[in-house]
Parts: sequence; structure tokens; C-alpha cells
Amino acid sequence: MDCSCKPLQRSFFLPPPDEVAPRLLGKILVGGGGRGGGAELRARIVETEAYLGQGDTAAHAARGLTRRNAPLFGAPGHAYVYLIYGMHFCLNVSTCAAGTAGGVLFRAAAWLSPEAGLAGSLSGPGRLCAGMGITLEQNGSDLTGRGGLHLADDGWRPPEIAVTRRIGIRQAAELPLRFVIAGHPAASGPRGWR
DNA sequence: CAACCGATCACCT
DNA sequence: GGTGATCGGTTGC
Repeated sequence: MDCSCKPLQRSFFLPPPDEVAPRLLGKILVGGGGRGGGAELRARIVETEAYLGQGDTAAHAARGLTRRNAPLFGAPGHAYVYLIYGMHFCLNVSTCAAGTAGGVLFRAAAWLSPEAGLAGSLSGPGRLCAGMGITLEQNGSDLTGRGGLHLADDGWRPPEIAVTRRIGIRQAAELPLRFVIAGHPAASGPRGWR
């Protein structure tokens, strides 16, 4: 394609989540079509949330390392996918150096290219994963690669970024760790939080 | 080993 | 605005 897109390198994901999360806005999420299979899916990230490690009781990593949340403690730039409420998948990318937990949840994206409308919206973590075909299969995979699921930068920058509380959590709900491209129609959450 | 609950969404009232 | 669907991880017995 016309890819002036560069994959994000590992150093991009080294800072803490609250620093990486806003920087991910406007970047491109590229979904592998699957082995030998479908077209490459591309969407621009419009909404993210930061989940810290120790001290952030809303984070899966808050209670220490487990088999499930291991990717959050691993090397930066890797996928952490989990199943929520038995039906929805959520995609995170790990940040911070190996040994330190941190992650950024992808909450919403906007289709680039022809998939728009056909596969439904990508507004909301569950729909984002459904639309991009993300399942537990991608859990732990390296998002800085060029093949399969990865992240890229085409130089586009969001005009304005809004910061709010995180959505859908009870613990530590007051922290301003949700980042959204201001006024973007593909953002999720309550009106007035865009 | 069993019970509980969650970083959600769609549909109902 | 409220709740059911549905299941893996964590916790407690």
C-alpha cells in the first residue's frame, strides 16, 4: 500500500503508561489478516486508558504477577489480551521495562480504508477487538513487529487531546488516565467526555 | 474445589 | 437507566 507508515519501536513503550497512552492517540493499529488469509486491517487509535502497576487498584497488575497478567510485567510493546464478562476481549499494550507492570488499554479506533462501516464501529474495547479480529491468540505477541498485529505511525497528529477519568471501573475511578482525541466521533463513553 | 466478580455491550423498560 | 449474557482468574472454604 501507500505505507509511509513506520512501525513503533520498542523504546516508544518504555515510559510509564500515563505517558505512552496519550502518545498513542493518532497512531495506527494494524491487524494481520491472519495466515494466508484476509486483507490487512488498519484503524486510527482515538481513545486510550493508562493502567499503572503497583498502587493502581483498578489495574490487573495491582495484585502482583499472575499467569494471566504476565504480559503486563514483561518487555514493553507486547499485547495483553484478556476476556471480560465472559464475552468481550480487551487489548492492551505493555509499557515500562521488563519487571515493571504497566499497560495501555485501547478503547476506540476509527477505520482507515475500505473496511469502514462494513465491519461495524470500533468504539469500545470489546468492539475494537471484535472488529480487528483480536482474540486470546494475540495475547503476548510483539506489537513492534511488522507482521501480524502491530502499531504504526504515519505522521498524523491529533489536533487536541482531552483527558478524563477512566470508564467502567470502580477502583481508583477518579484518576485522570483516559485520553481521547477531542471531539472525535469514534470515541466511546458518555457524551461530554469527548 | 466452589463461589464470586469483572478495564463490556446490547437490549429492555 | 437497569440488567442479562457468559467464562477465566482469584479468593476463600
